[in-house]
Amino acid sequence: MAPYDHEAIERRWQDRWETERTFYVDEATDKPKFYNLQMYPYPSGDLHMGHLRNYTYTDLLTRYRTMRGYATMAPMGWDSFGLPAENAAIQTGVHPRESTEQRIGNMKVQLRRLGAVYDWDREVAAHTPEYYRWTQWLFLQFHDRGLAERRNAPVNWCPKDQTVLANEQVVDDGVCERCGTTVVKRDLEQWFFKITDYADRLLDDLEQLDEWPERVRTMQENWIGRSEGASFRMHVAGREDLSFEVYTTRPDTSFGMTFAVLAPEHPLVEELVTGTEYERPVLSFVADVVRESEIERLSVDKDKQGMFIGAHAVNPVNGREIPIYVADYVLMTYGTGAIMAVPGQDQRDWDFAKEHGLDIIRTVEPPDDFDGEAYLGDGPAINSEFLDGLPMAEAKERMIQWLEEQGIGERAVQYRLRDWLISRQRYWGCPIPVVYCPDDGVVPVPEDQLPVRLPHISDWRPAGESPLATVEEFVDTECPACGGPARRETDTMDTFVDSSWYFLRYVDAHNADAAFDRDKVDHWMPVDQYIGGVEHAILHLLYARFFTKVLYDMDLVGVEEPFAALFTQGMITRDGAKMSKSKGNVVAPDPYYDRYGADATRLYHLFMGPPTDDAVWIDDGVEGTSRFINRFWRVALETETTDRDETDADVELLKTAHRTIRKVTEDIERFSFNTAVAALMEYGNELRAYASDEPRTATFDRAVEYMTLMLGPMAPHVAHELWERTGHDSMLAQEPWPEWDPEMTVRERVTMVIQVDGKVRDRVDVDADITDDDARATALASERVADYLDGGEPARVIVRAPKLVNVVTGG
RNA sequence: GCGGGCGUAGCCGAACUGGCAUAGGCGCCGGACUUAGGAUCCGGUGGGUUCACACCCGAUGUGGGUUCGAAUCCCACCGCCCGCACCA
Repeated sequence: MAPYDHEAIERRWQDRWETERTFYVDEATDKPKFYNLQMYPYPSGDLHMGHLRNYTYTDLLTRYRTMRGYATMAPMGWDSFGLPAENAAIQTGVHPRESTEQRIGNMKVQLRRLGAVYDWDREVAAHTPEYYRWTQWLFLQFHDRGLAERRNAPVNWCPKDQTVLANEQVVDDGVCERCGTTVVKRDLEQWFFKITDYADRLLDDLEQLDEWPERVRTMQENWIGRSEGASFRMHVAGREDLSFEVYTTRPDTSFGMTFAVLAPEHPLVEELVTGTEYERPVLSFVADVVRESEIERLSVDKDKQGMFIGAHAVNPVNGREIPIYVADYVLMTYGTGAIMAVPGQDQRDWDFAKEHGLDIIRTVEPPDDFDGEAYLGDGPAINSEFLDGLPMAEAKERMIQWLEEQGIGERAVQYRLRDWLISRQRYWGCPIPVVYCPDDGVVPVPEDQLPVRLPHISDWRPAGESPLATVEEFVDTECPACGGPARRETDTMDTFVDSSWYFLRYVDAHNADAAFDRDKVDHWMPVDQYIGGVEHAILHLLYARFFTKVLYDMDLVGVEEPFAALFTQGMITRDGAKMSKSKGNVVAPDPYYDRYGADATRLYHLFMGPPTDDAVWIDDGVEGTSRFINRFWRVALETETTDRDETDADVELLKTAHRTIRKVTEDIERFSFNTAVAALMEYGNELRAYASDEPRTATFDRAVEYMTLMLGPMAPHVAHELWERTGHDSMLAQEPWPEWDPEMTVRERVTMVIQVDGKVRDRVDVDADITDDDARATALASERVADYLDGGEPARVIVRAPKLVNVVTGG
């Protein structure tokens, strides 16, 4: 018998799949399509075990769907723009393009060694002009539709390095990751995508995504953060010309308003204090708060700081005059930047009221046993004139109506979601295709001038502005409108823009005339299965959904949701932390490939635990899956087939095979790969037990075939090899995934459990179709039951034929 | 604070609809084959009684409840993880 030489076998099959283009999908087939997508990776260099889990799952599905007769498209590409390559360049002097392309080459080799197969004809890389040309084109489409907008916004600024920092570069307590200086906010003109225009649709359509994890949908829901209430205008007492708008989710509590609070950045603050005795202290306070880092400012534990600004506002519901404060706990970026404060029903207002000796009026009756401070629960309205006695929801409705009738305010909706700031003051990204002209202002680059190429530079050290700003031949250009001298935009786009549409490029990866062809999009979209890490549950998935909706509105794609089904796999941890290069706890796959082979390594990734859960890497785990493969190799090849008559053992073996096929198929369909592998191991044990005491028959050969096929998606090299060695043609011809025969999965005899008072006292072998009466009689006939009854009559007998009978003594 | 999840052997885990708890694997122990084994194979692996067959008992974070019957459902508590977090 040939020994199992995993190294030679794996190399041979990897060569064949590539040269025969086995998994390059044929579009001109009448097979149903299956778009199997994994989140395209950032080319970080070497793959480690933490990455392999994802690739193993995706590859399993590619192969499984192919075996099930689908035209399966499994593309691969690279999220190849981004900060790490640029930071490495700053340190090593190697150009990001060079290091990135080298890493891509490296990762392709490693994917191949895992036996992961893709349709490489569709490969895309975000940093290539062929790709980012269309990223730029999409930017222009967004711009045309008013969805890309230039606004002033604060950026993270390191005063020491004189540079803008990305959020990821602001670490711990708001300090620069390089020099440790406290980061400050600085205003810059920057580009935004108006994702908030789509907030409602992004929220509402989550409901359709019933093949997404509940958890991810909830996270997106919270992130969008829709809240409903009312907004109304409040006048400054004695100043008919001055007023401000407030937003509240609890208009029903308006009679409990005892003060109002403006955000420090609120324009009215300066206006109200100018020329008064409050001017100096208030403006000094405001300056202090604004200088604080965002992290400090938004810290919940911090005491609320604020002060009276010397003016009063009129509560429109009862005409009462209340003091106006400025305080750090009110944010200019949410709602209107001003609130009505109702300490009786809001804990933050309560804390502030206590601190400053302000009145507290309850407008909802708390329950008798309530001993907290602000009461947020439901209850009858009190101290609220026409609302008194109404429960919260009704009072809220009534007050909104009243505000609208009086023309004071209106129903209002607010979102936590903010517009997407896409400008990055960085080199290694997609240039924003815009020109600034002294005469024509902001001028988009015409489509026929795309791509705006990223110039090759050799000095990308940050120097107070985007590195591109130092490249004169890039910056100095002509205005596309008037032909006069103009300057190019020197910021690049957030890499999340690149990844918001790559799955559309895959369907038509080499189109030089369009981002993608509508017919091809219609053919392949939506993605049937998307697989990736849960760390992308919010941003990437939300942005990709947003893009798809915009493109749908532009009639460029025919679906509103890009990903029909989503699977998020857990992380691999080691020493209590996520496996990652920066944590220094990575395990390289190569020694495992060398010693056990890719198949055993893959099987262990599938087996180590529920795919959604985090899993601890255990070095010895691969031992088990390696033994399993070795044993099956021997069982499959070791003996000659005889033409002995079939026996009961053969029938039983075949039935076990069919039950295993059912279990493995169902487990794969529900992403329970660990139990699918366990079922195969169990089945392997059965095969060995059989082979050790029976000469093999045609039935046994069939049983081996089933195992080989089921291993096809999981341990593909050894499966293909055995398939060939046992005298078959290509494993992927036709639709080779085995079907189970329902009749063969039926058990004729089963073990019936007999309990006395809920404890198992006996087990009997019975016909699977035993009647309740017979089951009851069988149980009562048991000697063991008789012992426990001790001559008495059972009080009750519960029969669940054929599995169980429970005899209740009642004693 | 709000939202979501989890807790089963020495370890990873299985148990789908309330019905034999602990499948499968790792590790460990013993044995076989061997010059040798970190290869392979066989057996064992909660506790107790027993030469053995077998029998008994305990156990799913803790306490209570529902039920003939609970890892599973309900209540309270303890512990851990994830997301959001002064969002009005």
